[in-house]
Formats: sequence, structure tokens, C-alpha cells
Amino acid sequence: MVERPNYRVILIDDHPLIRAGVASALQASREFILIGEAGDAAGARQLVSATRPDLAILDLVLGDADGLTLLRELINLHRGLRVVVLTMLDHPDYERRARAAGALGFLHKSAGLDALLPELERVARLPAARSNADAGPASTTPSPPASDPIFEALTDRELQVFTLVGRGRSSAEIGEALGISPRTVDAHKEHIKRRLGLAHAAELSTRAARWLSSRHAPDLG
Amino acid sequence: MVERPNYRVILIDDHPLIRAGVASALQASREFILIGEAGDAAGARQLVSATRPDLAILDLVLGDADGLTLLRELINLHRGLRVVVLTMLDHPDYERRARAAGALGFLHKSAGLDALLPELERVARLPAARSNADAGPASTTPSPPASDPIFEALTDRELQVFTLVGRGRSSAEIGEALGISPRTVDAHKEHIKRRLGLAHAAELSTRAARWLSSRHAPDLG
DNA sequence: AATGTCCTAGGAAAATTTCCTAATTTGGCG
DNA sequence: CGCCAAATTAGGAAATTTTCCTAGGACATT
Repeated sequence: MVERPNYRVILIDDHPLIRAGVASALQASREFILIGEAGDAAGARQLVSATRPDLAILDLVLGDADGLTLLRELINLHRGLRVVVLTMLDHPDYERRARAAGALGFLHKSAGLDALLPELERVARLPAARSNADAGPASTTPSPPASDPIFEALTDRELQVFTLVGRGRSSAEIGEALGISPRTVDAHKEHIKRRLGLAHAAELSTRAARWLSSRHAPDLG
Repeated sequence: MVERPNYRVILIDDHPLIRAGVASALQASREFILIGEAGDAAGARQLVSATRPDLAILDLVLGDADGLTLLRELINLHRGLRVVVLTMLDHPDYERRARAAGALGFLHKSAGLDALLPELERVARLPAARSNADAGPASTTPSPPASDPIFEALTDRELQVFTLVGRGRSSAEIGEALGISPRTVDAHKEHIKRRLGLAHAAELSTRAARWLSSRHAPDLG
């Protein structure tokens, strides 16, 4: 009998029903062991730190936080973690962005259980040629998640723009308010989106709005 | 040993993973038997006609069709069908709409498996005094006052769009998620803006996001 | 001095928004 | 049963925004 590696897998999704579905699929396999689940970003970080799993199945849409940002964070937290992204939305851009952010696998929720195990196997068997380990970032201290990542990530001007975006102002209005060209506001928006790993303007708006209301009600993550 | 009724249950959801999750929960119970699944509106209608089940677990967002309409259809197709609505779009006011459309139970996907069986049991054990045929819903709706002006102001479809906008989805993504043209999504957005008196798209996004987080805040913790 | 980051902003192409119109469908009503 | 109102769908067309690229000047660090 061939000794199988028994990969240790964690599952990050804010929908318990999805988690149950994936769990049932994993139970059918002897190769993968589900060693933990998380339903939000904080839980995911904790889980990764605590268990250092081989594989993570990550829902990009956590509601709680931006999945792409979390993806980068988790890989940063535990080099060697291989992430398979699971998402509701089928847009190719998402796959591209997820891969750019470090995901090695990609699954659509409507793809069903049949696709899950093969994709996990594929990712698990990828050669460990990810030179991330030796190429540099070992020197950079794995940035401990700041109390407010957004606040930390943005420059002063970007934060001003971000705030006004969160209040529903258009670029024209923001430009007028700050005394700069609306095109410059657009440039700031682009930079913010890159820093936060957001896909498009709609995401920026809602992210900014949510961040603002979280300032007023600190209970929200 | 108490003889349990063994309720026959069907499951209507377009996400196989969700179906697997619910199925695994039902298997843990001896009281409910999953006798069929459907992933779209047509399949649901067929399934109800063919099996005449006791209970249906129905995802409100099928993409394929409007869940509330399907809900009414199914009940019309098989009086005696008791529907428990399961939805991704989780805010309590959806419950009122679903109940008005004839649903007897309501579950958020984020609520988890623990809530599923109790809710099914509750609905299954409701007295069969649903004299919808004769007594009608006049008795059931005294007058729950409008707790949310936004909710009251928008139509079912508009509310779906509004919710997805609040989650930062672009028109293209929303169109894909709901199975309609992005241009139709734009049309819905226009209507929403008129109804709510919003100036431009940026305002719509942030308003939707804030509305969502205000709904969300209590149960997020 | 060289380098890097920030703030600024235009050109150009792509995408979205906005405002129209309009075809269906559905529910209610006389 | 026919009619109306509302809802849902979506295309045309023009305006606007977004996105990506490039780039110059300011300022701090090395």
C-alpha cells in the first residue's frame, strides 16, 4: 500500500453550510484531513498561525474582509501554505487576481464536489519550487496584522480620498473638496485599490463605506 | 420507541456545495429524509410535482429565477408544501418578504447547521391549520410597521441588486450572479437611485454598503 | 548623487453611468 | 375579460468614469 502524505487542510468560509459541504467531500478522501475551520479573517489568521496547515481552502468573499488581502496575509503568515480559492463569482479577473496574490488553485462553488478533490490533489502535488522561501522575504519581518491595516497601508492623501469615497462623493466632488484635479483623485483611487487588492471601483466604494462605519462602531472587524 | 413521521424533504439550491452541506445535516437526522434536489427553477417545479414532498428547503437566490416568485409557484403547485427559505442575503427583513410569500421557516446560510434541524422540526410540527385557502393571510398580518424605509421602498429584485451593490459587486458581476444582463442591473440601479433620491453611482454604493452593515452589525459579533 | 515614495495629472482605451425608449409579464380591478 | 399600473428585462446613445500608462516635481533617505 502506498503511503499517502495525508495533507492537513483548513477551510475558511463564512458560510457554515458550505463548510459542511466541503467537509463531507474531504471525509470521502483519505488523502486530506480537515484540521480546522474558520468563518472570518481573524479566525483564519489564528488558525493558520496555530496549525500551520499544508493547504487552505479560502472563500474570497468573506463579507467580513477582503479575501485577496487575507490571502496575501495568510501566505505571509505561513510560507509553504498552499491556497485553493473558492468563490461564488466566476469572473476570470478573480482567478487572475487570486493567482497573482498567491493562490495556487481555483474553484467555483457551482462547480460542485467532483471538482474539489482533483484540484486539491493537483495543488498538493505541485513541486515545492516556490522560491518564496529563499528569495528575500525571510528578511522582512512577517508583518503582524496591524490594528487597522487600512490606516497603516494608505498615505495621508490616500486616506483623505478614501474617506470621501466612503461618504459617497464622486471624483469630481472630491477633487473640488481637496482642490485638486479629478484625474488626480482617480490616480489616488487606483493606488488605494492596488494597495488593498480591490478589483474595481464598486469594491472601493463599499470598502470605504464599511471602513467608515466601522470607525463609528468599533465592534465590527 | 416513538414512531417519527419521517418527513420527506427536497432541497433547491444552485450551489452543489450548499446542497452537500444540507444533505450531510439531514443525514444526521432520522426524522427527515432528503428525497430530491434541484439546482434551478425548472427542476424545482418538476421535483415538487413529481414527489409532492412535505418540506422544501429553498434558496432565495437561484440566479436562474427570482426566489420569491418560485416560492409562490411551488406552493401553488402543491398546497401542503411547507417551505423553509435559505438565503445568502442575510438580513432579517428578507424574512418578512419570504413569509409574506408563503414561507413558514427562514434560515440564513451563515447561521450554520445547528439552526437547520430545529427550524425544520419547528416548521414540520406547525399545526396544519394553514387555512390559506379559506382564512387567508388576513389574520396573520396585523400590521408589522415599516421598520426599514429602504426595505419598503424597493422591489424584490431591486433589493437583491441593492444588496449585491452594497457588497461591492460591479454590474457585470451582479448580472452574472443573477443571470441577467448587466444593462438590466444598470436599469435596476437607476430605479433604486430615483426611489432613494441618490445623485450618482458612488452614493448608491456607499449607501448600500452602510445599509448592509447596519443590518449586519447585530449578528456579526 | 541616486533612489524611493508621494502627489500631481494628462492621454487613450475601456467600461460604466445616465437617460431614453420599449417589450414582456404579472397582479389588480371594474 | 380587457385594461392599467408596476415590475423586470434590455438595447441605443451620449456623457462620464475608470483603468492603465506615463511622467514631472517635491521630499526624505541612503
